[in-house]
Amino acid sequence: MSLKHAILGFLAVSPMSGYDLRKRMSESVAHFWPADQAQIYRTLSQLTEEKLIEVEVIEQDSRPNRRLHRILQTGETELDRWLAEPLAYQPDREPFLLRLFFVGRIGLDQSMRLLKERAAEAAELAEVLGAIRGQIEAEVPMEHLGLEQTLRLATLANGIKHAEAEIEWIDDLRQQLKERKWPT
Amino acid sequence: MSLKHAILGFLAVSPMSGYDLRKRMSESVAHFWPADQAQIYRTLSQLTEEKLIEVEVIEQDSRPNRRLHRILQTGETELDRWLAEPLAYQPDREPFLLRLFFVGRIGLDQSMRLLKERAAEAAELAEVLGAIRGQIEAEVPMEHLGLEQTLRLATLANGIKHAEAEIEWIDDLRQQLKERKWPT
DNA sequence: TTGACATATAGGATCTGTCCTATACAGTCA
DNA sequence: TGACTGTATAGGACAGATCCTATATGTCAA
Repeated sequence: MSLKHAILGFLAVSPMSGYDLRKRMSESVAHFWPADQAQIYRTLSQLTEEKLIEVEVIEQDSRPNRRLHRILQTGETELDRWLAEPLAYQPDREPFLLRLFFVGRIGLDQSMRLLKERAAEAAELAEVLGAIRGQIEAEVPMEHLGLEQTLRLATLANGIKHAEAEIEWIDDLRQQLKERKWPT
Repeated sequence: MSLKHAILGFLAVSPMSGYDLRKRMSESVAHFWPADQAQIYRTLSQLTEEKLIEVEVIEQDSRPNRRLHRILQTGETELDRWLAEPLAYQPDREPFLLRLFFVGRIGLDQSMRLLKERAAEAAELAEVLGAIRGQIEAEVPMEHLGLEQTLRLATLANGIKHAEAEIEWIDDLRQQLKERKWPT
């Protein structure tokens, strides 16, 4: 479970409510770590039970009370332990590749369509991530970024790089498919 | 649940036992769709209940009976429906990026180490996949491949492409980190 | 004024998948 | 002889995540 550590990581930057956390995550790590709202709250409860974080209840009249979560020393220790721990490589599930593996059975046209759609999605993703990166770079000049900011920005670059790789791979493949004629 | 469809896809090629299936999958789609043995058997039972596949029990003396699973018309229909269905893009979880996002807090050296290890893993993956591709290409000349074989080979190429992209991205990032001096 | 959106939390059901274990025997290698 | 690998299946416990729902109210725009 890495959501646990993601949360510790965010709370190490500043104390937050579950709501804040959700927003922050969807703005920064959502493209490689989508987080379910219910899961965030559940994990916060769990972390509190494990005494890795603590909660300060801030009374509010008009809304449910704000529960401000703050990381404890034990939590920081656990976070740092996790960061230094060896990371086992595990392949992730790619529904698209699974489909590509079998899509030949419904014909060349459908296969081409699948590839085209995928390329369009990758292009859109690259654009969205590129826009975010552009915005950040415009706001803060690269030379002023600290190590942490640089690495965070790098996760964006990673997404862009892979999106571009996907597009190139699709272009090659489509070219290859076009150049040949198969018996339908 | 795509394991269901992966299984239908394999059974559409030829009838198999759970054991065969497991072997086939680990030889072909494991790098983008790892499958747990227990899960395969459970899914086979489920597919049988749903009348998408049928089972023929082949008696064996020395071993548990072989349960040969065969796809039914309904199963092929479902498979083709799934293949043609629009594929929603969903980001997959990347534990490595999550770690990179936070690793700055334990220092430059540890961050570099994480990147180095990742690059080594990507290089190894590229090599393994490349070897498999090389072997296939040596056995069957490209010109003789049908559409389905070409697409299957393309899933390998996809893995290689992304591994290479990962390596390039890491090289860039490490260069960037080296050129700057941060206050530790 | 009606509906959408933001703030804020949380329970229930369910789904997928992982890990561990158990069973059973044949062949092979040291 | 004993340990390991291959063939073959399957149950139990559990983790992690998703989906849906419920609650409550303020603000802002159409």
